Amino acid sequence: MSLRYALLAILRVGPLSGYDLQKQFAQSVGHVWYAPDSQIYPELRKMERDGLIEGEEQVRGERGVRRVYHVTPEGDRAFVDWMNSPLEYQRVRDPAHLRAAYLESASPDAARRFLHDHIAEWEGELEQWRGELTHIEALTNPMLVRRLQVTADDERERTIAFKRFAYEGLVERALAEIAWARRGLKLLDELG
Amino acid sequence: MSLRYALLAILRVGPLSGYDLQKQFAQSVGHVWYAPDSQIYPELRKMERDGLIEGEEQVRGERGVRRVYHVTPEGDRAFVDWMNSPLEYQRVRDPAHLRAAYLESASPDAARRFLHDHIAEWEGELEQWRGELTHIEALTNPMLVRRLQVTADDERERTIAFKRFAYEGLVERALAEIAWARRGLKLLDELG
DNA sequence: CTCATCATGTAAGGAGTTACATGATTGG
DNA sequence: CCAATCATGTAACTCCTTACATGATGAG
Repeated sequence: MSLRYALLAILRVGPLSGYDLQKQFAQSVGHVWYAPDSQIYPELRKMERDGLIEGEEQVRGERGVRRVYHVTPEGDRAFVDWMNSPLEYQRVRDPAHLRAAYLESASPDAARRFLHDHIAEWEGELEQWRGELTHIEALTNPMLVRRLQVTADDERERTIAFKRFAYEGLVERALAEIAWARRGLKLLDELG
Repeated sequence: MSLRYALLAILRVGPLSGYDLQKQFAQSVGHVWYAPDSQIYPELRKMERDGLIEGEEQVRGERGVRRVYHVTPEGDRAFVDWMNSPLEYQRVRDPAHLRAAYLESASPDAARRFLHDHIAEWEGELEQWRGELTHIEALTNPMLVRRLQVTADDERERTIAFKRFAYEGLVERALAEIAWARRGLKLLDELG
């Protein structure tokens, strides 16, 4: 159910079409909550049906149309309510650590490949999250800038501080995963 | 698709009924891959249909029956193939960091509660994982002991080493999450 | 005899994945 | 005029969740 709140988080800054939303999404919340367009468009329709957002058809060129969505007061309330309610944690389902626990069943080569892939995977995430962190600190993230424009002065510091806090946590996690996999490679060397 | 490999990992040690499997599961692989019985029983049926395991009906008392499953050679091969193939990573979907990034929209109280809950959540996991780690090192984990009984001497060290490696990683992750949330609480204090 | 535990599920629904489908507009 | 990108989806499928359902056996 977090997808709709991720979408609301973006739409609360200002109205967007599904297409623009999806682009913004990929460059902001998408770093913590992935969603493909095939999920975003239907979810927007559902949210409209539930009264959280409203879409207006806009003409574009001769025959083109696009739906521009804005958050309704109910949608705004729903977002704040969600923010103030306890978070539902997902059950652990960790394929990498599952595999790591049985790595003796893999060939030494495959074990090595697995750990290298793990490093590559998290280095990819790390790059994303570090990039975001840089944009947050330099105020060059377009979403954040738009957001700060609609934020009262005394709230700006908080807004930035929490974003930095969130992404710092992600960066640390990526670094920890990489360090862990490197230790695994060392372990493989030791075990021969 | 990892569930079936998690189940195979346990069944490879020796035949088990769905019920026993489910119990063992909760105390071993369940720490990295959660699955309720309502998912385990049907998955076992599917795995049987796919020829990875075979179930034998055993009588129990007067009218009671239970199906005891064992891994077929195909099942064994499937497990090893999976272990040797690249792991499919799931897309990031992290409700906690999503919320953290927008914590300025929560009331200060709710923000505090969120971080306290986060700490409690990960302390719960930490306890589980640390417990497992202790059982691994003291060789008091029943699954591991049974596993070592069917493992060649020269493979025992590897078997234990990888389990320790996996759970150490999980413990570190839990500690990092807790440390992160504590820093969040400090940040809240500073922001007033 | 009764309660804990053994034993095995089904049913309905939500969330997410992958692949496919279609057409409009704008810049070069 | 042609390619990039704008724009919005559907369809089929798997996986997971939640809640419910049912009955047998063994220990005290």
